[in-house]
Amino acid sequence: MKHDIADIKNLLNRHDIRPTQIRKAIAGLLFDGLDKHVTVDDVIEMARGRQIKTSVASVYNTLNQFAASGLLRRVSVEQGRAFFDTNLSAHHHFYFEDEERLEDIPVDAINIQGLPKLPKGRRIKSVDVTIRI
Amino acid sequence: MKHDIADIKNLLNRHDIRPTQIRKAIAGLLFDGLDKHVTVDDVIEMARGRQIKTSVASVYNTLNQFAASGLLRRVSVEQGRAFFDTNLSAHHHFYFEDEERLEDIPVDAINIQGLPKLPKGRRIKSVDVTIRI
DNA sequence: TCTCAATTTAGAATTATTCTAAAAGTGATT
DNA sequence: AATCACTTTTAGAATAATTCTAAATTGAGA
Ligand SMILES: [Mn+2]
Ligand SMILES: [Mn+2]
Ligand SMILES: [Zn+2]
Ligand SMILES: [Zn+2]
Repeated sequence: MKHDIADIKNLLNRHDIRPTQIRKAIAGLLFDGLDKHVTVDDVIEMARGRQIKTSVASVYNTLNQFAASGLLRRVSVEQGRAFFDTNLSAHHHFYFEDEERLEDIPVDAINIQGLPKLPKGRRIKSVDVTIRI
Repeated sequence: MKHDIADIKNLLNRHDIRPTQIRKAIAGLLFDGLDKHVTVDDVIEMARGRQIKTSVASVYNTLNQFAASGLLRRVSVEQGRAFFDTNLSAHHHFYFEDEERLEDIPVDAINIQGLPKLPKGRRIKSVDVTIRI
């Protein structure tokens, strides 16, 4: 639980993100120690709920910056909306299709024994296992 | 290679899809025996290239119908566009991020040893492994 | 406090997709 | 072949997620 403002500022500084108002506010919503999978709309609603005044464009800007800086992981599990994942450690996902919701699967709950040889000149950026249920 | 028109009509009939003009035309483009991952735009371009006159809406309709009938598998690997996969057998994917392109990985090239226990009342719809490279 | 680049914002623009409703096609029946 | 009921196709409008633009605001350092 990194709840205090000092920790949030520190987190942003460590990632070379200037700790501005809405960045601190959104970081405070997201990085409370609990793993989350949020959409842009989720964040807008969370911000409204806590009287944080911001704009749609700023939420997009901020989530995209956080993802680019490695504070969030973007998860593409369906064509429409993007999910942003606060859990940065290696893990996999259940996707509840009817609820349009992700849930983490610990990395050691799935044992991948062998990986295929890669095309020439390529390196693995990620190995994502999605179990649709 | 199921190239002749009789086979295409047969395929559509077996899946309870009326073999109309554009359905036969699009099926002819897609089901030539080679595995493909196509976007709607790909199909529109392919159709243009073979002088098949159709509309954007019809390509969407047809690909969605084919996917609903089990003739195609929809693959969601990034937020923007959907891919439609003509390979219906169990397999996984390399995703070439810079080229925005999918490539099949044979199912037995990845050995998944254990799966986590499912949430109550849920059944697995699919297990998708995507290796981003 | 002043300055100026970075940030935030409202609204326009873009992109993928779906919807609407009218025209065209299909298959069965006379 | 003509009719009929229904399905499909289509152009264009509508929707939804996201990005862009350009102007206003902020804030870190001088
Ligand atoms: Mn939501
Ligand atoms: Mn393409
Ligand atoms: Zn996760
Ligand atoms: Zn495939």
